Order: sequence, then C-alpha cells, then structure tokens
Amino acid sequence: MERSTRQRQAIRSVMAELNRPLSPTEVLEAARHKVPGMGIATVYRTLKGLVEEGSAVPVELPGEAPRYELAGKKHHHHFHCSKCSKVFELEGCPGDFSFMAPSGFKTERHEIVLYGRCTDCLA
Amino acid sequence: MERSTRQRQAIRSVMAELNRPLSPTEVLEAARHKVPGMGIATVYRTLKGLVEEGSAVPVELPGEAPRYELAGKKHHHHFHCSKCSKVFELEGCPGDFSFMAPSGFKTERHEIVLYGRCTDCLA
DNA sequence: TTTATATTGATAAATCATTATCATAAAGTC
DNA sequence: GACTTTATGATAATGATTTATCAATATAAA
Repeated sequence: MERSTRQRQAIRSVMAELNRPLSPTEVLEAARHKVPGMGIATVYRTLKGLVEEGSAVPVELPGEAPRYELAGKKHHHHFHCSKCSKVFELEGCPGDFSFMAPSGFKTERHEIVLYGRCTDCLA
Repeated sequence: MERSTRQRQAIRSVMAELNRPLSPTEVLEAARHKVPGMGIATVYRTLKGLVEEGSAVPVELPGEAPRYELAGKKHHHHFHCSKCSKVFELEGCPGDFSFMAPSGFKTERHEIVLYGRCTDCLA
C-alpha cells in the first residue's frame, strides 16, 4: 500500500460512501463505476492491504464469505437483508450478554445479527 | 436413511451425548470411538440425511463451516470458545431485538454468538 | 522526461469444505 | 444361509473463494 492509485482511491471512497460492509464483489461492482476495467484481484489485494494497515476490518456473518467495512467505528452489529443480501450497520448495542453464558465460562465479546427485510426490499 | 447401521447409530448417539453443535470432523472423531475406521464421507452423508429428515439442524457461526446439532430444541444461541473452538449451547434468549433495526426495516429473526473461554479452557 | 519499481488485470493455481464415484461390505428379507 | 440392495470407505472430483504469477502499465522521485 505504498502508492496511491486510482483503483485504491476508488475502493476507499466506495467503502466510505456506501458505509456498510461490502463483499469483494460488491466493492468491485461499485468501484468499476469510478475505474472501469478494474479487476477482482486488485480488490482482494487492496482489501487485504487495508486490513493489514488497520483502516478496514473484516465482517464475518454466519454462512457468508467475509465482507469489509472501514475501521474506527464504535461497537456495533449488523442487519442482513434476506432478500437482497445486503448487510447494514446497526447503531448501538443492547449491552452485555455475559449473563447468558454458563457459570464457569468467561465471555469476552459477542456478536448479534438481525435478519429480515431492508427498506428497499419492503417497498 | 433407510437402514440402521452401526455408523449411523454411532453418529446419532454422539450428537445426543455431547449435546453441542459438532463439526463433521468432531462427529467423526467421537464416532470413531464407537466405530473405528469410520470414514468422513459417511459422516457427511449421515449429517445430510439427518438434516433432510428433520432430526438435525445446521448451526452456522461467523467465519466457520457449519456444525450440526439435534433438532427439536427451543430457541437458543451459542458460545464459541476462542481457545478450543468448541461451540456450546446457551439456554434462553434475552428477547426481541427488532428495536435495533433502522425504521423501515422488518426484523424477522436474530442470532447471538458469545465468544470467550469455556470452563475447561479456563482451568 | 527519464527511470526504477510498485501496481494492475487476466487468469492459473491453491485452498478448503463438501459431494460423487465405485468396488467392497453389511443390512435385512425370504 | 442365500440374496437383493443399501451403505461404507477411500479418494477423486467439484465448487467457491482467495491467492499467486507475470507481462504490461502507471506512479512518483530524480
């Protein structure tokens, strides 16, 4: 991630603009609007670089290949639309769930995923 | 799933005895204690059959290949030990999380996963 | 500009989980 | 026990995602 290329700029801006976890394919599709002809390998390479330098984080959802979002957001969870498969960021968190664990277990973190229909898919 | 074989009996009993979501590999290892020489293909075939007949369900966790647990349990969530990677069943559920979704979204279900150390790994 | 070299795009290769294949073995009926 | 057919185990094949390769191109410093 040494040089600033059109491709990398496009990928970064797409992630900032869409502001939701994106799959490599989603990144490619959106970034191609800015840089036609971009290849999927560039997306994978750039996402890997962004994660390594700490400016993006992988978002893993059950049964899904990883998506990526920009780093620096505070603790939050995600909504997965069962129609369009887009993933959206949710604000806030109900709190601590360590009470759910059996006694003797030490809970360090948690993940919550909501499933349903997003606004666009309900319309 | 027509015939009752030693392999199928072993797989069913292992799932009942361990009472937690098991990966095909975990099933194989445990079932081999009852039927030495069992092959992984038999595990995959049997798990698929159990799911099709409705007596087992896949358990998907973020970034993990599916595990399987016996069907018929009431709504619950899971704990994933970050040391031994075993997944445990949690009892109960804090409730409804649809308030977390943005207005205009329709929440249909949710998943909660706790991460930390299980009792054995803390000892 | 020229130049050194990092980056790109196309695609082959690698990974990993799961499924298909097939000869052999076992279940269960007669 | 003999027989018909399903099930098994070993392993090749598949599918999906991600990474490696490499010639051509673009970046940015001199």
